[in-house]
Amino acid sequence: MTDNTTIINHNNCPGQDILNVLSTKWVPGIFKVMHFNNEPIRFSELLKALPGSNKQSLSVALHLMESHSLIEKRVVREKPLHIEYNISDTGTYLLDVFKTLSEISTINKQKEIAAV
Amino acid sequence: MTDNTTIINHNNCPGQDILNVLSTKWVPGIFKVMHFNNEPIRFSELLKALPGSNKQSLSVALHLMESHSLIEKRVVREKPLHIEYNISDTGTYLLDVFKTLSEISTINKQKEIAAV
DNA sequence: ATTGTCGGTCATATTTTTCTGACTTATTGT
DNA sequence: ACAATAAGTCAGAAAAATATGACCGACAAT
Repeated sequence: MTDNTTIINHNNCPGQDILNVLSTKWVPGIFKVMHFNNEPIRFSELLKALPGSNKQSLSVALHLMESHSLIEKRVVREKPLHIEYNISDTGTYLLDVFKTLSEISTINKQKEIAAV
Repeated sequence: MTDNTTIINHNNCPGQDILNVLSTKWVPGIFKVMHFNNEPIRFSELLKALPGSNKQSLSVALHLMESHSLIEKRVVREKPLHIEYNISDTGTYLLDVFKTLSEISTINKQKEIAAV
């Protein structure tokens, strides 16, 4: 089995591993969809919710997120057997990161406006 | 077929631009070196401080960081004419992000240990 | 028994990012 | 004058990330 959940840490920074996960394509999008969805979501729903995405990349992204405990995967052995994903407590913690990042982009935009 | 789960597609992430900068190779390393250096640093010093890096990639990284106001570039017209790079106020703000990210990785490591 | 859906995997292609090595311009030291 | 250093740029090569399309196993419905 090929291990696609290992990304090389080039800078020896403690936060680098999570940063690499966050910067994987579709991960912020998955995060956002899950956050606003507010309930467990299924693979096919994510696929539909993220136009332009594809199974393979979503699969890689979800495995990465899961292996870093940012989301939880649950096999629901019920009526229609299916699989649910949701944001973990650790993942919820990341909302602060997104918040800070968007604050920075707001600061930068204000500076651009002031410069004109 | 019954699509009762309404998923709002907020694909436009406000923090994405900065996230892309942060996830550029060598950017976290540059950040780290600058942070611990505590004084303006020069291109050639960064190159030495980041083994495995190269001029081209550092140049790209620095331009990205500068264009997003994370660092400041200054041409020093003195004795030996040279160029200095500094973390900006905005850049300093990012330290919180790294802090949060490293906290998450600490949480994950503790979970791994607990699982053994 | 066949068809269809869900949640994927696999091999391969394409795209994007990063690296290498040659070259440049300006200044400084001998 | 000549070589050396600093701070890069440029084109092309190599590596890494992402996408495509075929396929698969479990289950459900016709």
